[in-house]
Amino acid sequence: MSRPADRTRQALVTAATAVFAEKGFEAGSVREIAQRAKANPAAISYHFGGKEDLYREVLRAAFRAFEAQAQLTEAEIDALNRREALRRYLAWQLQPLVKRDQFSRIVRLFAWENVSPTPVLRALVAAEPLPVLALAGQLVRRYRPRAEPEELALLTFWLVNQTGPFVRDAAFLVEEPFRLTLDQAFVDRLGGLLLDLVDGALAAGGGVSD
Amino acid sequence: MSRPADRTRQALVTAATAVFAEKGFEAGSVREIAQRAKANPAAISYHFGGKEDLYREVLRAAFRAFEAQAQLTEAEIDALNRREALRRYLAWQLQPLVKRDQFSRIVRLFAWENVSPTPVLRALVAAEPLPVLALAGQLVRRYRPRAEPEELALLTFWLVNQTGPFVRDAAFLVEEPFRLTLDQAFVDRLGGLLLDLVDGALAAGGGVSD
DNA sequence: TCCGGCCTTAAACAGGCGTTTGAGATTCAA
DNA sequence: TTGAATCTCAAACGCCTGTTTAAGGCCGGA
Repeated sequence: MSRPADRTRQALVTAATAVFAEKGFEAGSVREIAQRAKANPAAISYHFGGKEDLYREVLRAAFRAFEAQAQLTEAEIDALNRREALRRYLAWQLQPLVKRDQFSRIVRLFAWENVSPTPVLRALVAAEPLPVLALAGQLVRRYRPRAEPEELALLTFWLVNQTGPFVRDAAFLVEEPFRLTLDQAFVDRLGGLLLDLVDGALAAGGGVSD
Repeated sequence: MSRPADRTRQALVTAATAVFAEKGFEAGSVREIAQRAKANPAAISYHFGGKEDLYREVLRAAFRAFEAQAQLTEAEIDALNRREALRRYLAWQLQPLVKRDQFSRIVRLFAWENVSPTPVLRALVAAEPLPVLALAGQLVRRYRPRAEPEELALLTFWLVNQTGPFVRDAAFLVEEPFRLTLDQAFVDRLGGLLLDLVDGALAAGGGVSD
C-alpha cells in the first residue's frame, strides 16, 4: 500500500481526529476535515464510504494508541505487590497528562463519547470488553477479594474514575480558581497523592492486608 | 405576571431543558423545542431574544433547582463531626440518583457543559464561584488543615469528582457489564460505600485525627 | 502514444439550521 | 365597543450540512 491515495487517507484520518476531538462527532463537519487535510469533501465518501466510516477509523486508531501505552498486564497485577500494581495503573492512566500533545485529542474523543455515545463506538466496544475495565477489576480484587459482585462493580467503576476527571478536565485545572501548572513534576506529585488516597481508601473499611 | 404569554414562556423553558439536556446546546434545535412546547419557533426570538438567551434562562433555573437541595451549609461543616459533614455532602451530591426524573436533565446539562463549555455558562459562573466548590474545599480542610494550597486544590477537585461519575454515568451503570439497579436501597449502599472510601482516603496519608 | 483504472475536484442536491418578516388573531383597558 | 398593545403564526431568508454526480487530471502498462 503506497498508492497515491494513501497520503489522502492518512491526512483525512489525522484531520478528522483533531476535528472530532474538538467538536464531537455530530458537530465536526466533513468540509472542515477536508479543508485541514487539503482534500475535497467528496474524498471522504470515496475513500471511507461516509462520515461515520471515517469516524470508525479514527476510533480504531485511538484505541490502538492508548492501549499501546499500558504499563500493566493482567499477569503482573497478581504477581506484583498490590500497591506497586496500583502505582503502575495510575501512572498509565495519568500518561495523557504527561504526553499532553499526543493524547489530548484521544482523551477528548472519549469524553465526547462519554456524554453522548455514538452508534459507531457502541458497535466497536460491543465486540469485546474494554481492557482497562478488566485491569481495574482485577486490581480491586487484590484489595477486596471477598467483596460481593455489586460492590466489586462499584469499586471497579470508582477506580476507573479516580484518574479520569484529572485527565479530562486538565484544561479546567489550569484556570481559576485552581491555577495548576501541568509539568512532569506536577504529574509525579499528583500520581503520588492519588496512590496514597486510593490505596488508603481501598485498604480501609473492608480491605484485607496484603 | 399572568399574561397569556407566560404559558408559552414556561412551556418553552421546559421543552428547552429537555432538548438541551438530550442533545447539548449546539445540537438542540429551536424547531424541536418549539414543537415540544406546542409553539412557533419565532416565539423563541420574540420572548427571549434568541436561542442563547433561552439557554441562559434554562441554566439559571437549573442552578436554582440544584442548590435548593443542599443538605449542608458552610457553618455546619465546621460545627459537625467531619465524617457526618462528609456524609451529608455525599448524600446531597447523590440526590440526582434518587430523584432521577427531577434531576437527570440538569445533570446532563452540566455534563454537556463539562465537555464543551458554552460562552453562556462561562459568563454565568464568572460572576461568582460555585458554592459546591467552596463546600468541598472547606470539607477537605477539616481532614487536611495543614495541606499546601496545591494539594488542597487537588483534593477539592478530587472530592467533587467522587460522586460526579456515578451521577453522570448512571445510565451506563445499569447496562452490561455492571447491571446495577438504581433504587433507593442501592443509593443508600452507594452512599455508605463512598463514605467509607473517601473518609478512609482523606484520613490516611497526611490526614489529622478529628 | 494511447488506453484504462485510480484519484481528485467543483458543482449541485435535498434538507436542516437560527432568525426575520408581516399579517392575522387575541387580549385588555378605556 | 373600539383602539391599541400583545402575542402567534406560516413563510421566507441566507447559511450550513453530508452525499452524489459527472467531468477531468494523473499515471503506469501495452
